[in-house]
Amino acid sequence: MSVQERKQRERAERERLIVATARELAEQQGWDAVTTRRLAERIEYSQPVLYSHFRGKREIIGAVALQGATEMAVAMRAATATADGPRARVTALARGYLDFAERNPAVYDALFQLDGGLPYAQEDTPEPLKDAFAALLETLAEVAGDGVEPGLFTELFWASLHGIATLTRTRRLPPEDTGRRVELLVDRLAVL
Amino acid sequence: MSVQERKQRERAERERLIVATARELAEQQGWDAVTTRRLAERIEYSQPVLYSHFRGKREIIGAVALQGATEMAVAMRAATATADGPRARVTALARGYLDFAERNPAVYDALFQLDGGLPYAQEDTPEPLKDAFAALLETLAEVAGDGVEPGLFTELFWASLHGIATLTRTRRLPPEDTGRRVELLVDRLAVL
DNA sequence: ACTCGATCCTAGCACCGCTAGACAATCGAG
DNA sequence: CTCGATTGTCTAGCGGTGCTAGGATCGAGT
Repeated sequence: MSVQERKQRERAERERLIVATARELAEQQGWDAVTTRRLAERIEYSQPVLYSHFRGKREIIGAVALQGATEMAVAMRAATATADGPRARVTALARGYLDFAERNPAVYDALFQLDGGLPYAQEDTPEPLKDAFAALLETLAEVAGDGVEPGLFTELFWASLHGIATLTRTRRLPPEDTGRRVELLVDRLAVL
Repeated sequence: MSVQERKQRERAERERLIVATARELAEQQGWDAVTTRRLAERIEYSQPVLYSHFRGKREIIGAVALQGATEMAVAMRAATATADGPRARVTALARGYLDFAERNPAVYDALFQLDGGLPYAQEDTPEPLKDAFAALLETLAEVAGDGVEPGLFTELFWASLHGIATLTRTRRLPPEDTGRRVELLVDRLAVL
């Protein structure tokens, strides 16, 4: 049994290596540079090995997305933890979200831009994704306003942040005004 | 001279054919299906002909985007034209925007999701793009609120719509609540 | 009528995601 | 301890991608 266990451990280790390497490569040179060949070379195995762990490139993106969702939830909870009062919390949340998106563009893409084959907004949505949404909801629920479903409010707030994040990164919005946009967003959307 | 003029006319005609065909193909089967080979086959020329009109695939996407921007501006102005009062106008604008995005996903992608090599939010931004933004601004300026730059407000409103449009289409937001999200967005963002 | 430049196509490059099939290493049964 | 079966990995290759070099063809101007 011990031999099999060791092999399983090594296999799991290699899978982590694949995901970490894919993420690293994507963060360094963009997802376009993450080809199965390059990835295989970096982990020092042949291409088919990738396919013994994942069905294809899409699933690798999905794995990076799940990892990123967990981290994003942590980042957002950390951002709001020290803030005093609803308004400060919401502002910190928004800044934390955009900060994460800016600092981890490849992970953000895996999560919200690319197709990682993951189901969103369903019962069978993976726990990390649900939890990241929950992290948003925890802070936003208290400013949703009377008679407004916290879930719906959170979706809208999230969509706005997503729009800012993506349009800014693709240079469709000038980056220098992001701070003022966030202020305005919080001022208007949140009921304080 | 007349011969050269005819040739120029035919060349321009062929360029329109390329753009129209690319758009059609993208709208039917997605941008991934728009390969230079397939496109060349559909217009009944060889691949290199495409490169005598455009530097590459990116520029073709850009051409579709410009065409789409003009249409989008028209669609938004049409949507707001018949609405009475600021609130109705803003709601109609938001609905018109999301409608256009849903009905022309490939064009929308060319405009706001893919890289068409176009400069946005700069002095040398192509006129159709500026005009599409202007169409948004025309309606939104009157509800920006006191002391808030109309441009900044428009950017934020646009980003929110963009987030809703993209997250909904990639099934990260359930589509059935779009109407309520738009209502909430207008209620909160616009100063009526 | 002939030259010469513009126009277009064939063929091919390097790369992509993905997989079949050969091969080696390891395991379990006799 | 041997030997067949299983597992794991690799090489090689398929059909596709965006893009381009170089040769053939055609037609306009002399």
